[in-house]
Amino acid sequence: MMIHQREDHLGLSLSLSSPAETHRPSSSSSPLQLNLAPSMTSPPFNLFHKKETSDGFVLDACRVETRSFLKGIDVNRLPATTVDMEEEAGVSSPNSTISSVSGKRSLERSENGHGDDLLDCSRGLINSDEEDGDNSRKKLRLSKDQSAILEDSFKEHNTLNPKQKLALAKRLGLRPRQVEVWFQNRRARTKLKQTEVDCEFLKRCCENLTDENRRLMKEVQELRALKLSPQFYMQMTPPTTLTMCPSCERVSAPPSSSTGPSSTPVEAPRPHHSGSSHHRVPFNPWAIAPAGHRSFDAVRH
DNA sequence: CCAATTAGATAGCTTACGTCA
DNA sequence: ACTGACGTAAGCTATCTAATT
Repeated sequence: MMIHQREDHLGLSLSLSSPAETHRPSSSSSPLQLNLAPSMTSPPFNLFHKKETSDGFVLDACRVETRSFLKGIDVNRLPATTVDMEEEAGVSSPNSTISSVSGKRSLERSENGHGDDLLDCSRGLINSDEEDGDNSRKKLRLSKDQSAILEDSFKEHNTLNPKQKLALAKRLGLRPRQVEVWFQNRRARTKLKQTEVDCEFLKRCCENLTDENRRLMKEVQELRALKLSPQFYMQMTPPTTLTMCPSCERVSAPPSSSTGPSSTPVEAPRPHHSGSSHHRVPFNPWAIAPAGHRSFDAVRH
């Protein structure tokens, strides 16, 4: 019964694509398919984007629901008279009534929906604990409704002005300070999640670049080996079979050449000049002086 | 308000133990 | 008496998150 997944908690998904693939987002075969939609629609490192899917919120609410709040029992609800009396209590969480139930999973696990009585029992005990003046920090759990309302509010604006804070606190039956803290923590969670997403994105980018670099290095190595290989000279078509147009400097094989290395001309034998309008001069692709740039370019084409 | 941290709550897993066929 | 399947409870760990500093 694993309801939540850490990755989905904030409703963020990853969508990565290499630069070469950005023009075809529909490609599903790419190994780099993370769905980074939220951050990609905003500046790359905008940590406080608000574009979150509702899934995360639903999950969150479900988890809260399955964890501790059963059958609509709102253990955090303040008595009406204590709302807005923010600073009076010395206890950090006067609303909490289910603390110290931890470790007693028998109450929660075996019930399968029939354990409310037991929970209520334990709550009664805990309430009496609180009345003992226990100073230990108690922690409330927000109810499903409270969480949903807070999430909705966060979706609209991830910060609160004092007026909004008060209104929300009143609506939720929480102290304004609790609402404030919730928003702070919520922002922190969003930021953390976005950081994770960004980190993953950069990691993938780095991997891509490393692969690309490795590939290019290998290619360079092969080309160098090719250039230095005497055998290659032997297999090469005699330089005289390659011709270059002096005007456009394009190289092509004579029309008669057929197979073998010479059949793969340095440049595709596409007609660049009409018939005999250009002169052909012998061309040795390996005798290019300045760094052989031309030959590399030619080979590549 | 943010960042870092603390600590309570809870889910999942493992293990030991008892019961029963 | 022994064995394997099954259920239960307790301990432990990881994670989430309210609250504090």
